[in-house]
Amino acid sequence: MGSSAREEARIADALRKAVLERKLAPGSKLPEEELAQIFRSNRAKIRRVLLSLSRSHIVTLEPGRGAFVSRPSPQEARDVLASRRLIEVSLLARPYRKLSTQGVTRLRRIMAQEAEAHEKHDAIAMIHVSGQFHLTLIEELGNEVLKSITEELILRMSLIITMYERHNTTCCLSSDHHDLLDLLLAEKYAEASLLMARHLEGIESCLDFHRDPVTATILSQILQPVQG
Amino acid sequence: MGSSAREEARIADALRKAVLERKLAPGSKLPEEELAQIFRSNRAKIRRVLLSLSRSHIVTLEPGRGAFVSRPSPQEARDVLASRRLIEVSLLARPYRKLSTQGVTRLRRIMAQEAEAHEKHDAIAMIHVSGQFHLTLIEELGNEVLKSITEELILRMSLIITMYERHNTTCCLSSDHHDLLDLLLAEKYAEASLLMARHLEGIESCLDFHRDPVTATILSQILQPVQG
DNA sequence: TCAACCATTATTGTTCACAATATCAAACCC
DNA sequence: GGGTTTGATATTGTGAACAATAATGGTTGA
Repeated sequence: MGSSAREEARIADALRKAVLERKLAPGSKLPEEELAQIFRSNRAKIRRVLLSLSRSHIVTLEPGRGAFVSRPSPQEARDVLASRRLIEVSLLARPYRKLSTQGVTRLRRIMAQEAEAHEKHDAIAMIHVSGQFHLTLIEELGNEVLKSITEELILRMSLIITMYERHNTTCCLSSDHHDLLDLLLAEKYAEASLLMARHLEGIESCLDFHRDPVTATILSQILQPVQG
Repeated sequence: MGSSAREEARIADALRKAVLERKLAPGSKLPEEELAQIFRSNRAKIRRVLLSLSRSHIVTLEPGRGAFVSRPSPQEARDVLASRRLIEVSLLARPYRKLSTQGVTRLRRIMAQEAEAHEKHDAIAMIHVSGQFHLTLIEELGNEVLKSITEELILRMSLIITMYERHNTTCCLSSDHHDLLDLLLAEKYAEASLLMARHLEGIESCLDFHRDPVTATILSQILQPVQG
């Protein structure tokens, strides 16, 4: 049964996906037994997955009480934001290498998907695809380690946005991505870096840390459609 | 038994410490039963610790074969190095805030310990204290998230240095730390950033990725003195 | 009516035994 | 003699039962 790692990865991915898509609200309880049923698995595996996710700050384990979707504090939120800005802005200012032609192709394809999602008003797809754009950029200009670090930060940002997003605002400007690619192709890195800074600041300005923290904890029934 | 988390933290710290001090060579096998005996614990807890450490790339879990101290590839090594450089150099160039007076105090104290360790030719203390200097700097000028990211990168670098260190070289120049603090106090961030870049490049230049990879895997008996 | 207390229930934490798998060594065949 | 197979041994993986703990709801008393 060497596929157990595969099964755990599947469960972890499903949970991560649910967080990314903001289906799992911060604070939601994640009962082991219930998750085991949902994923047709057993408690032991669920337990490993939860431990794993807790190491990436997606889940918080409270001894004796169980696992909960993390509720990042305003301070943690600011730190995650700032860290992501540091990494992405600095990398664009002095990328490790130029964009490869295949990289450009991948970025263009992602941008096309972005346009399509925008067209259909598919907010969930927008989130996914927008994240993919940033990650591909880092992978192209940076390296795997930075990519996995940023991957985690993006996931944490998803929780942050769910908790602190100001009402009646849209956070992601896909037009920026277009301009970003143009600047990179022209090798205008200083300008690209500046645009990225503004882009991420734009997200930050959508947050309100004084918001009423009554983010209702959604029952994990939400998860059932994720995995039959 | 709410102290189980505490016990696991203790074990994980001991293992991390052993890696940091280069007592545990990359590739060493970490048998669950043996670790359980060494730490007067049981397999279940050891297992959790190993899973946890594997998430921070210190340990590699091979399904069906067990846990091993990770052997970072040359590519991974380069990526870790580059990532750390990106974070620390960029942060010094544009720190989030100025050094606090207590921060300066802490840094000076660390530097004193560094001098002392240098005096005594205590290589292990040097490693610890040097790491503490960098982490404190990040904590002061940056934030907690960046600190924990860097903490992990430093640990990975410990493995990298063990594997790829060129013979007959010393990797860490503590004199740089002194100059660094002076520049920061003078708020000459551009110069401080440059010095940090050179400092980290200095470490990199001590590495030889073509070295014979015969890093012997030390038996984990090494660990016994760590925890009676 | 409210608060504190206690019993009940549900959930998490731990342990153990067993199954599956890999490792090692000796025997075997080519 | 070298390489392969096969069996014995050790280690990891899995599942289930049990213990410990926290949440729940109802009762009692002021």
